[in-house]
Amino acid sequence: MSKAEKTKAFIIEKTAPIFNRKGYAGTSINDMTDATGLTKGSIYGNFSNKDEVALAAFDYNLQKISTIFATEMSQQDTAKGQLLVFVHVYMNFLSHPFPSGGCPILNTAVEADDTHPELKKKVVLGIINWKNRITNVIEKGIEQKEFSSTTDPEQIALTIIATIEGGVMITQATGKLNYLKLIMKSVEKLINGLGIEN
Amino acid sequence: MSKAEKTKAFIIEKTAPIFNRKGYAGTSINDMTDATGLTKGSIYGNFSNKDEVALAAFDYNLQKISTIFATEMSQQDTAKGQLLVFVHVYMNFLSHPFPSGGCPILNTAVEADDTHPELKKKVVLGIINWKNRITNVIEKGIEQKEFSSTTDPEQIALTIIATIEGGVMITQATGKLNYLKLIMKSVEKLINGLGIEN
DNA sequence: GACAAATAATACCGAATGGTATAAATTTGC
DNA sequence: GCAAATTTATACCATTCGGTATTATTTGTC
Repeated sequence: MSKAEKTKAFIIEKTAPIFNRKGYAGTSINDMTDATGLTKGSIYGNFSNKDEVALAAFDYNLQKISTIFATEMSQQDTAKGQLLVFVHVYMNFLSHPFPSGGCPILNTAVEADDTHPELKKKVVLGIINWKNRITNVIEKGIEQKEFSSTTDPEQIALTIIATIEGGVMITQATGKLNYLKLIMKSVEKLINGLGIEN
Repeated sequence: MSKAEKTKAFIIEKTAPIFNRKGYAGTSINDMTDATGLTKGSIYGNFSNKDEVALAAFDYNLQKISTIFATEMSQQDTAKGQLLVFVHVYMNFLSHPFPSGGCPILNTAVEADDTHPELKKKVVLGIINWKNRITNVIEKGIEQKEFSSTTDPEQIALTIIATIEGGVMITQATGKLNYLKLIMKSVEKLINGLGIEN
């Protein structure tokens, strides 16, 4: 890894939490120099503009949570177990290396949908990928008679994501961790209700 | 209503959609003069700073959706009917006078939680009030034997809000109205599952 | 260790930001 | 209808914004 590549990675690593917390419009070049200790010239030597940093920072934040879920899910062998990973991770997400500022998909979706087409594109991709991954797990569960065949995989996948994201928003705003726990209990019940016996 | 009061209301009415779409940090005084056709002097003659307009705009946006739900819920006499109002309103929210840019609670919560304490306070109040209103409906439903006594009112209330807000976020980002419909179907099922027969 | 190439720091740019003092125009009460 | 008070427009302020050209420093290579 060359010096430039290291610096580039360093800039992303240091600014990603700020973009996630303060948003794209709310983060200034000054914030970036403060966070990195570097000067404007050095940042613009590695990125052509603020947009490029913001996009890279989003990728970095998204990857961070994707890795958490991929790791946890790989340790489960049932479809139900894999779905419940989301419940358990968010139930005590403080003990996971979550990006500061909450879910980057949520944060970026809300800001970028009306203002930043490139970021929006990345967010949409993130949502669709997430949805497809859950859908695949559910379809596998149906095939293996773990889940009822009347289950609509896409509907359940979207509902799980929506409930999680809404729960994160509520908890982030109110500061009540218990709210997220209550909400995740409902997701748990939803997942348990997919069983063949229902 | 004096001239100043009228102008003040006019400014709020015209800028509220912009704050909801572009956020607090993303909305400039220039955006406000463009939207109103007024000059800076006239805006600062009626408000002491941008913050004051932003706070008033949030109140305006929140009131707008609160009115929608209050009106629709008053036409229902069962607890279940009142809860289902949320499902039906969001299922075809295009036919309701929703603030442009989506749910102000969602938008403002995500931006303000790390950046704007006053706005954040208003958002939290909005969420808590919403939660309490739903909780009251559910408690009434339990008293009247409409819902099972094993129902946890707060948990269900939080879950309904979370799922709705997450659904709005997903639909707003992806542009797929059908996603929101699928998600609201799940909320409908959740509400129907509260029945005493379960 | 000399030297070219890559990287970082400095100093600056025009434009846009939020905000204000003052002057002009308009309402208001009588 | 007119003066006083309120409301709006103009012109300006310092600061910050994103971005760039230039200079200084550090790298890697031989």
